[in-house]
Formats: sequence, C-alpha cells, structure tokens
Amino acid sequence: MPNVLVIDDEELVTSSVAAYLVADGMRADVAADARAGERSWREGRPDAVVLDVRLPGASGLDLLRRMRLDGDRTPVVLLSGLGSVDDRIVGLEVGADDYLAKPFSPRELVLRVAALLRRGDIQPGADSHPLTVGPLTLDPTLRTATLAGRSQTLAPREFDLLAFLARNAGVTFGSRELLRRVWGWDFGDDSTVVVHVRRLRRKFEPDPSAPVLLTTVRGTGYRLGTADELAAALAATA
Amino acid sequence: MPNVLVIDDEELVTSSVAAYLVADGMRADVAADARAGERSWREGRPDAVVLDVRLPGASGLDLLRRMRLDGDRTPVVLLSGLGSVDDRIVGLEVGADDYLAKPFSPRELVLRVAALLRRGDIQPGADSHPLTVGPLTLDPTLRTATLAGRSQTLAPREFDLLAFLARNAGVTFGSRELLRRVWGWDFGDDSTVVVHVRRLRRKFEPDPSAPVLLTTVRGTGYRLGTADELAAALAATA
DNA sequence: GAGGCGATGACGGCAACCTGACGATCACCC
DNA sequence: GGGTGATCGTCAGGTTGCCGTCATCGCCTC
Repeated sequence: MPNVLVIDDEELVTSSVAAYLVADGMRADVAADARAGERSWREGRPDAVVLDVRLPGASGLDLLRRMRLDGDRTPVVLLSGLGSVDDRIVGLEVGADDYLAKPFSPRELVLRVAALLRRGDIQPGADSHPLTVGPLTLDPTLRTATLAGRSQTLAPREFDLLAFLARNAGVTFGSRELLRRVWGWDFGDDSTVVVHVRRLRRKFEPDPSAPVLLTTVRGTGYRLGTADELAAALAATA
Repeated sequence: MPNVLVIDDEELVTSSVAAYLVADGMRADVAADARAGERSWREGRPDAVVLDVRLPGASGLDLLRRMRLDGDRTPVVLLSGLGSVDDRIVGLEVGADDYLAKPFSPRELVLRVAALLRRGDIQPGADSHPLTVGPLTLDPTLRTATLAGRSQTLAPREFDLLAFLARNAGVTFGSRELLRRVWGWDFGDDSTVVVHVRRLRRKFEPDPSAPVLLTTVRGTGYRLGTADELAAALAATA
C-alpha cells in the first residue's frame, strides 16, 4: 500500500489530510516539524511527501532542497500559507512536483497525490496484499471479492465502491458523498449510487430483505459493517 | 475535528446549537457579542461560523463585511430574527454562504453547516463520539440507541428528540419547548411531541405503567433521568 | 362525577428507498 | 469491420417506513 508522509505543524491539516489519504487506500505518516519530517523521510522511504513550506524549526523548502541534493526523487506536493506566485516558482525550481496554496481542499490534495503515485506506477489501494474486513476479502489484482468462501468477480465501479466502504468499515456515507468520494463527481444523480449498491447486494446478499454486508441507514446513507459485525451477522444467517 | 464558532446573544440559541454541533462530531466555540465574536474568529480560525445578524454592540453584517474585506473566506451561515427578504439579499451580498431565518430547526442548521464544511472537505462525524448518559448510548452515525445492552434503531426525528433530552439529562421540558428546540417550530400541535415520546417509550420501556427512561412530569413536561437515576432505575427493574 | 391532561391506536400523505429494465458506450474477438 | 458481451448511467413504477394528525380512552384532580 502506498505510504505518504505529511509534514505540517497544523494538527488540523495533518489529521484531515491523513484521514482522507487512508480513506482512499493509502497509508499516512505524520511529522510536525522539519527535523521529525526529515527523519521519517529518510527512514520511512515514503512513496510521496506532502510538505508545508512554512515549518517550525526550518523551512520546508530547505528540507526539500537538501533531499533533492541527496538524490532523492520522491514525489513531493508543496503546501504554502500564501498563494504567492514567488513561492510557487521557487518551490518548483527546487524540485517539487506539485503545488497547492492554503486553504486547499483535502480532496484535491489527495487527487494530486494519487496522480503523482500513478505517474510512478503506484496505484492507491491497488495493493498486492488483499483488503480484509472480517469474513470479507477484496483482491485488487483479480478484482474479486470473497465473502464466507463464496467468491465473486466484480465490475470496476462495483469494486471501487465496495473497496471504499471496506476501507471505511462502520462509517455511514450518504449517496451524494459516495458520488464525490468514489466517482469523483460533484454533480449527477444519487440513483447512480443506489443502483450500484443494489448490484453489489445482488451478488452477496442471499436474502434481500435482511442485508448483511451493505446495510442502509434510512435518512443517512449506506454502511458496511465492521469486522465483528460481519462475522456475527454471517454466523446468524448460516 | 471541525471547529465551529457560534456568535449570538441569545443563550438559548447558542447552547442548543452548540450541543447539536457537538453531537454531530464537531467542536463548538461560542461568543455572545460582536467584539468577542471577532476575537474568537481571528484567533480561533474556525472552520465555519454561525452568525446572528442582530448583535449587541455591532451588527453581525458589519462583522461579516469586515472579515471578508480582510480576505477571510471562512464559510458563514447567517441567522436573522426576521425572515425578511431584504436581510437575506444583503447578507448574501456581503458574503454569507447560507442563510437561515429564526426560528429555525437546529437539525437543519447543523445540516447546512455540515454541507459547508464538506464543500471545504472537512469531514464531520468521522470521529464523532457516541453520546452516553449512564446506561444509555446514542450512536449518531448509525442512528441507534442502546439501553442496557438492548440496541434499537431510531427514526431521524426519534433520534433527534432522544439526543436532545440526553444532552439535557435531568431537565424537564414542556411539549411546546421541545417543539421549538428539536423541531424548530414556533407553531404546530403539541401532540406531535406526545406521539414521538410514545414511540420512543414503546421501544425502550418494558412496562408502560412505570416509565424508566422518559418520565412525565404532570403539568410540566417530559424528562430524561440523569446517569445515576437511569442506572438505579434499571437495576431496580432487573 | 365533571373537567382536564396525558396515553393509545389508527390513518393517510409523503419522501426515501428498492427494483427491473432499457439504451448507450466500449473492449474484445472473429 | 461487424458482432458480441460486459459495464454503467438513467428512468419509471412499486414498496416501505416515517411522521403529523385525529378520535378515543384512561386516569388524576378537585
């Protein structure tokens, strides 16, 4: 699983960004200043780095310059407090791969990080290790899902949706939000999500009146149970 | 966790709104006038602001205008005592992101704030703590309530009502007041509340003649016991 | 026992949700 | 290049569950 290092002193930023990265299938390390950041960078060998320009202790630009001089080619997205053009130019000259001005949308940042990873042929979520939630196992390379021994091959969209919910097991998402997080749309019809949920259910739910895998929380959205819940529910219906 | 600043001089409004925000997984700061509000705004760097148009000291509109002129782009929901169209227009012109006329439903306000936060991609609820009063636990993401191990899924209105009473455990509220604070109505029939109390009781009270969770104070209203009372009452009936 | 307050059960409108089907698009293969 | 099958977004119709309203009944108070 791709590993992303986030170096920023604002806890609000790091926690939010880290949550988004994890939800989209990456691992996130966090460092709050330049010194801790450099250590994590050298020891953790991250697949990408999100780096604040302004840091306590030393400048993020200095850190980046030093790493590049050492021959490190890890993709880096710079964050700057001010959207000044100068910073941007300097940043890219020093060797940043992308640049985002605060305040930024975490979703946009995640998209840019994912793009950088793809450029290096690392797929977010597309891990050699399968993703497991209790009795449910997702194999990204085969695009198959296995629940209680029964294996099913899934269409791409189906797999993406199920994988997203599996990475966020236990959390409820509304159709609109799923449309944004899985489809990447800010428009469009909620029914799109509804129908895909249905197609997934058809493949895994023996009894449509009592969904086990994908439950709907009326008025709120859809939800995939935690590992414990899935195991319990499965044992109950067996 | 997203941080929301509420600026209003009516203590009834701020306490209710703050409680709702917290229940939905956000942090809430409160200020009672324009001066304190501006200080909190600048120092606290909130993720969103709920702002009353009429404030002691200075107009909320002036405050908003000043912040916008300073380049501040924090999402703002305006509250106005009168639902006049003029206010609405002026408010949006000055740079408010949304607008709500008093009396409003706290639930609707929370929904609108959450929508604004999503626009900035700060996710509420991701780390929302369940609300607990002794043996009673409320899970906002699942819309469930658990009392003494027995879990029940609640309808949205039921959940809102129970959550409100749970946040104010030990306090008695009349039907009319609940209608205002939970439904956000200043009109309508008290029986609406009565029926919802009944539906909640049906789900949690084994013996209708001896209510444990929701007691009625004749001539005054309804009341949810404190943590100690609930624990004691539950032990007695077991 | 009359009056008042709350409890109870039922009903209907309405919105949320489910379901099956259709057509467009695209990759693949003969 | 035409055929074939899989995938995916859209839509109309059906179903379910929520919720506000009402009429009736029971119980307490005076």
